[in-house]
Amino acid sequence: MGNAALRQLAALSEVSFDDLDGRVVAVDAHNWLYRYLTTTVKWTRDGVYTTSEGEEVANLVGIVQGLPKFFEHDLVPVFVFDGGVTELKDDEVAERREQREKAEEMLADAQERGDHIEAARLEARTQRLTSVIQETSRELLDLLDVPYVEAPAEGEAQAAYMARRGDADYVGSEDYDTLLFGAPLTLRQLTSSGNPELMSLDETLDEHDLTYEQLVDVGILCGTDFNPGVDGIGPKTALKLVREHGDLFGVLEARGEHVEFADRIRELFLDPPVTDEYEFDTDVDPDISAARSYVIEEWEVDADEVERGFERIDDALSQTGLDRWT
DNA sequence: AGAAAAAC
DNA sequence: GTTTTTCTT
Repeated sequence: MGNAALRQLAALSEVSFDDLDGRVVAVDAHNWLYRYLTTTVKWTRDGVYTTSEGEEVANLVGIVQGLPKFFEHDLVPVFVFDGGVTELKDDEVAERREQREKAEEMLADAQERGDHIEAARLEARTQRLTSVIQETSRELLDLLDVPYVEAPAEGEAQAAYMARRGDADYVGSEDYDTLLFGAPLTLRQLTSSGNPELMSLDETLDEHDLTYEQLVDVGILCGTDFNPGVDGIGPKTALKLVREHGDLFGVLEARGEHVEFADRIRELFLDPPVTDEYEFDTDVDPDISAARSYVIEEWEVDADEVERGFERIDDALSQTGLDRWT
């Protein structure tokens, strides 16, 4: 994907979980789930998360293992689910389908050869968010009283919108294009073991002396999820050109280049489909035993795989309960 | 996704 | 020095 270039421009700093106490983070659900899905599928045998009817619900394992981190640090997540796919993203969807097909071929090859390690690796890549995964994820979040919001289109755009309105303190995503969606503060690496990384829009703009609109133009020149970017233009050159010519169209004119649907891509970042038809309660009160039986009994997930996660959530809860009285 | 190497 | 490709996990 193209937006690795943004990483070189983004203003990043490390932050401690202690500083996030009581904060609200609008998490890009697809991004977050996908991370746990791939690791779960990669490291555990499939019997653990496959029902007797062959339904794969590795997402439930991922959620139970991933949520304790939020509870333990008193960081309230609001998961934001994607709505319909944007028309422009069709190219990317097609590309992913191609990649998936290729991966499936290689998987079949590996299985034929009896190469189980390679097969397991490839299987992670072919994983996708099925409708069962979409539904069971929401149901488990309901039981755990963890809030979530449905985005009309891009989850990232909706999350950024909520952060701009002040309904969330941060956006949670690994993707750098939350900057282009105007997220003031983004938390990265919420899934990994170390400290989170904070990405600041204002600092990024200050650092390079750009307006927000100009940053979007720089992004489009380097390439985004919605366009391939201009050949031979990376972050440094894009920055220089936009400063020189003011905006994307100035650059394109001066260079005699074209970016297909440039104005629509711009709109997608500057004014994406979002909704303010949402509400959520940050006072989270999970029904752990109901969640446990949902995962273990209803969806036949191995107890060993999730017991630890439920315990951690339980512990974190009684811990904060004590805090309130001391 | 990130690092390193190659190409420009 | 910057961008693109390739390798590795």
